[in-house]
Amino acid sequence: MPKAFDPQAIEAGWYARWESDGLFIADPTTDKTKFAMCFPPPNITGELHMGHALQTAVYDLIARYKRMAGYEVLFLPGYDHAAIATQNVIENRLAREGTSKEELGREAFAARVEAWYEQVGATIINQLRLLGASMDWTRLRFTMDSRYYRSVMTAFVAFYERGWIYRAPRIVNWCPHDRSAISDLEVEWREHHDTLYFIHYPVEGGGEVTIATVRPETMLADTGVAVNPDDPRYRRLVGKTAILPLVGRKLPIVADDAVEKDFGTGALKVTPGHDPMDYEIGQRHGLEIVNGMHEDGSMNAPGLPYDGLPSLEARRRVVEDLKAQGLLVKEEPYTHEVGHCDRCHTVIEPLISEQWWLKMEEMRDNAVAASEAGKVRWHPERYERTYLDWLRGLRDWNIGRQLWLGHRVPVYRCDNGHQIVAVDRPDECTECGSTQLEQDPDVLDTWFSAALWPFATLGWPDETDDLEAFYPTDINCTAREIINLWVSRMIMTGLEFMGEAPFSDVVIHCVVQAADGRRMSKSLGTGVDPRELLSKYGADALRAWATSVAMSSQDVRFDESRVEGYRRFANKIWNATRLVLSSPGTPTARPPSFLEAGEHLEDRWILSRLSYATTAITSGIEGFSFQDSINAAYAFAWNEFCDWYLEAAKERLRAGDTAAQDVAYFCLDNLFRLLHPFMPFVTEELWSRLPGDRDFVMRAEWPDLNGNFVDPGAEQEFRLVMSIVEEVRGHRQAAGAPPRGGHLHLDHSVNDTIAGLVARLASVDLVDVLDAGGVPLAIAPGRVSFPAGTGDMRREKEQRRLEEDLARIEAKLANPEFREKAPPEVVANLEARADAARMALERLGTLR
RNA sequence: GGGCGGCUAGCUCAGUGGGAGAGCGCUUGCCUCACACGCAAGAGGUCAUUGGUUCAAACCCAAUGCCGCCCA
Repeated sequence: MPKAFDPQAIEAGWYARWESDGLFIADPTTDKTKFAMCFPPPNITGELHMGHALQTAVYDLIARYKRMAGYEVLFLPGYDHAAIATQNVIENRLAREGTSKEELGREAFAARVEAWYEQVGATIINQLRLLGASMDWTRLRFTMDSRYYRSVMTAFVAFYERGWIYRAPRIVNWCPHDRSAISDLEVEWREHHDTLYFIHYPVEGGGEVTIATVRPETMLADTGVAVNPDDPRYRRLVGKTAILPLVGRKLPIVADDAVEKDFGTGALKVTPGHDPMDYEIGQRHGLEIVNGMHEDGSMNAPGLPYDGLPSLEARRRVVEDLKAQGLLVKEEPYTHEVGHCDRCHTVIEPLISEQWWLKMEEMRDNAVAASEAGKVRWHPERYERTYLDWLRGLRDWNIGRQLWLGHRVPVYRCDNGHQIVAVDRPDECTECGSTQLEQDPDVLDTWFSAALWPFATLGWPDETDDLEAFYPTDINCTAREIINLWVSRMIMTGLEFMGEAPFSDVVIHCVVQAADGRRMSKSLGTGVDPRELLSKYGADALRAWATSVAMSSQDVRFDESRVEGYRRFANKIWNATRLVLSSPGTPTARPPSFLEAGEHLEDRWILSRLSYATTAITSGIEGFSFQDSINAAYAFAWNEFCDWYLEAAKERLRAGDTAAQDVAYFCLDNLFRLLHPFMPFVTEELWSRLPGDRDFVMRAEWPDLNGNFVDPGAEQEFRLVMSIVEEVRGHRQAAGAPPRGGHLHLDHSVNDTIAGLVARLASVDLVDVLDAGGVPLAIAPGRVSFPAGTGDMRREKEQRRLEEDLARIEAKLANPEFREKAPPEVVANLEARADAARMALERLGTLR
């Protein structure tokens, strides 16, 4: 067995063996209880990042744990076409090649997209494998594969037949770069430093009204002026008509509650074609709608010199012309939030556009009710409110996108103007038989297809075995920014089409930030490539770190040294195993329940600790606080098993003592099972090296010791051993004495077992009588001496610490209110501590 | 503008009312036949600030400051 653990040497081999033995494949026909998770499909935009690594580690730990705990587990992988994001990535590539999708045409562009899918899809799958994800690759799904496509079409038609899908013009968030509408959730707000312009609008019959705006160029599409009805400054103007400068259009002056009196001048230019609030005001007062902008973001002002100008250029010209006419009153610096496309970062323009809408009312109400009825549990709980607040304010969903990539809307029109909505493309018009059919050019919002993920992946709308066996699934784990985009929509469609919420538990993991607290992002240069970490530290270390931080209450800054720490941990258990395996003889590796209990204190102690660790690790996973599990496993393995048990039992192991071997192997066997979900590779490797006939730890049973080895007496005695050893070592160090040697005298009240263990672990010789010059121990009646000195420095310090401690405790105990009101066990505990401190001081011979 | 989270050791983070913790880093001593990816011993903290509740507050409440996120 090599001296150091080398992740690279074993990872690929084990993954291949798990896979070839079919360990990832779920069987829908077994009698076992089913447990299913559909992995959130990564966007097919490129490489996986740290967020994916963390998410995968969490999912996979749950999958592996549940398998070991006896469930039939389906862990279904896939990836998402991410229409707008992928189109942007491919378009950027085309731009670098000096071409564009328009130049290529739809067909050639589609071919590029196909090639991209193949290449990036393979990359994603490969990276998930490197992480050790135990996914059922036989069920791999892609949102654009033909079966999934059909599910999406079926859902569209079903909604349409319910009368929930309609087409209507509305103000939408328009991305001039993508030339598509996007949803509110895809708009990213950023602070802009702009100018607030104050402009005179002349009023018919004399006078003027001054409005304030940061977008003067949009005045070309103004169709009214609005003031607050309670604003005395403007009361006399209501009902009159203003004249739009530069254009000459007549603008009714209306009174509307929506106008803020305190903003600007209190008079608002109303541009119903370019602002959602103005649109509402326009609707209420019957104002005309002028669409002032083309789809590319340039101005639409027929007959005017600004027509076709980009908006910033138009703004410059408009401001210039207003100045020339003396209508520009003043300019002020102004800071406000401006929406950008979260994919291409272009400034979003509100635009009147005809779009496909999905009515959300009924689905929204059902989703709220399901959550309130506890059908979906959130971890941490507070995220339920995030979800409910968003749902309650939910309006109809714009499901159409004007992209070249995605699921085409299944709506066809014949040359006689009839409209057909069908899952499969019809050959002829159902009304007039015409064969001249044209499909609607829009595609569906990516989240429309993603919303169907938990059942479309299982075969819906077909009634498949998988759907029957594995729906509803159990857990969905994601980052909080996805709650509204995806989780809520899955819940809504799941309830609608399947009659049940798609999962019972939603787990929200934290976000990994760069070490300096900034967002991890490739463009900022702050990203960390998980593959680099995999090659430096191994998948187990990366996973252990990821699971240890995943449920942090706030986002975590990436700290590479912690990943490195888990690599050391892997090396530590590797070497512990090496030590135990070097024990001579033919180990029986039988469970130590057959041991004559009590023969060896260290055996009883470590089994008791193992029992506690097992409970802690299990309840950590069950309670979604994975850091508790990994911490418990780490502390048991390193600080108890390696640091104390192996040191105490080393000589017995070297001598081939079968009881020690049984205990050591039992601890390792259980430890590897308990750690397997967190560190699958190293545990599989080490487990396979243990004696006995072994299959895979991956399908070993999850440990449940039922508290069988819990032994408070052994714990107490061994704790005393550790304390005395630590005190002796402390004195040794303070005395500057060599690492071994020295004399220890312990009073006869300390039993021989304890004394023997202490002598061995502290490397001192027990003596019946100690020559002068020794120092008394505080923790037990005894004295220790070293050839090189006495360690009195330490004794003084220890004394000071005890005295301070005792003084603090006595002060509390002296308070009659404390004795009266505090629970008796708290009082008793403090009294015991005071006694212990007094006794220790007495042993030091310094009790005052 | 509304909401949420955070502020604990030099760094990254645990800690849900009664003895301040881990990993890394730092200091000192050790290549002790599992491991120097190691062993041992240490140093290091008015738990953001102020006020309140309580016999008792890192923890509960209120306010303030700073950092971050979500939504409008």
